[in-house]
Amino acid sequence: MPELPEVETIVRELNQSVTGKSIEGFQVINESSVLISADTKLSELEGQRIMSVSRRGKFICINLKGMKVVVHLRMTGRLTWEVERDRRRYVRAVIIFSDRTKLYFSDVRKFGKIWITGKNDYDKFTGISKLGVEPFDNGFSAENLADLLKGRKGGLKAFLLKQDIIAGIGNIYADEICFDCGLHPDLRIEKLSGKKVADLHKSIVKCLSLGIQNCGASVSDFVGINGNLGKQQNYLFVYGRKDDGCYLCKTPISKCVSAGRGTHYCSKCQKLSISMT
DNA sequence: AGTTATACTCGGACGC
DNA sequence: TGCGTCCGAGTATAAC
Repeated sequence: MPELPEVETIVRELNQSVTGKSIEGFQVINESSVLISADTKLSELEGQRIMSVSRRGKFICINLKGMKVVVHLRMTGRLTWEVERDRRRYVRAVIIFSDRTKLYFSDVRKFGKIWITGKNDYDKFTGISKLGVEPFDNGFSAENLADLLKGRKGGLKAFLLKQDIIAGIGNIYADEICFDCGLHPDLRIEKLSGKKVADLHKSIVKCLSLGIQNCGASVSDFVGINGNLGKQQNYLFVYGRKDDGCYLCKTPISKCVSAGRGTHYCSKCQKLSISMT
């Protein structure tokens, strides 16, 4: 499941290989996978040169002059230069470049989306305007996190997954962040002390940074644009490790449902209550 | 207003 | 072999 580190990996790869190319055509294979805003047309993509590729939360933004192509991979989406034979039937759209190379958008579940937008209304049309703070923005400090938590209630994992508060965290990294700061996913956020908020902030930045350093976690469908696997799946402490021993205390990792999602945690290392120390 | 629950997208995996 | 049911990430919407 592509989350911030996986999307960042793809964006970096795209920036290296796709910037400067010109679009010759855009092929829609599955109608529901491609959304075109009212202020533009598919044909306006023709001849457009790619200025840069950027990321906002889990969105990939291919920046053109006066237009943007925005991609969200959701669960099973991929953006790749080539598609293996048994995946070809899941190709939903193709960007064709003037140098004859093609970038394929494939997606088994059809949850992923590509938005073709004018520059002015792209953030509303895609939903990017509703996103919260970027974890790697200078503005995202422990104090900032404390402000975001202020007045809110609910479970910690549910909070971490809210894209309109902090953008980019998904199921894998939410579990890893909770483990890293020793907090239970169902811990009520209104009980977090100042020190624990600082710990949580540190864990968010640390876990996402590690994911980026290791080029993402290839746990289900994620691959880079050349089909390369990430490495972060080899360094996960709890996600996908149900019944395996905790690396810190050897207790079997538990699995429950938190915030409606399959959730992994160590019942010994992650506390549901906070001691006053 | 903010939180929680449910529905929705879709096709693969699983069980009978 | 076939069919029905469940599952999942993220989001939208409804309900509380």
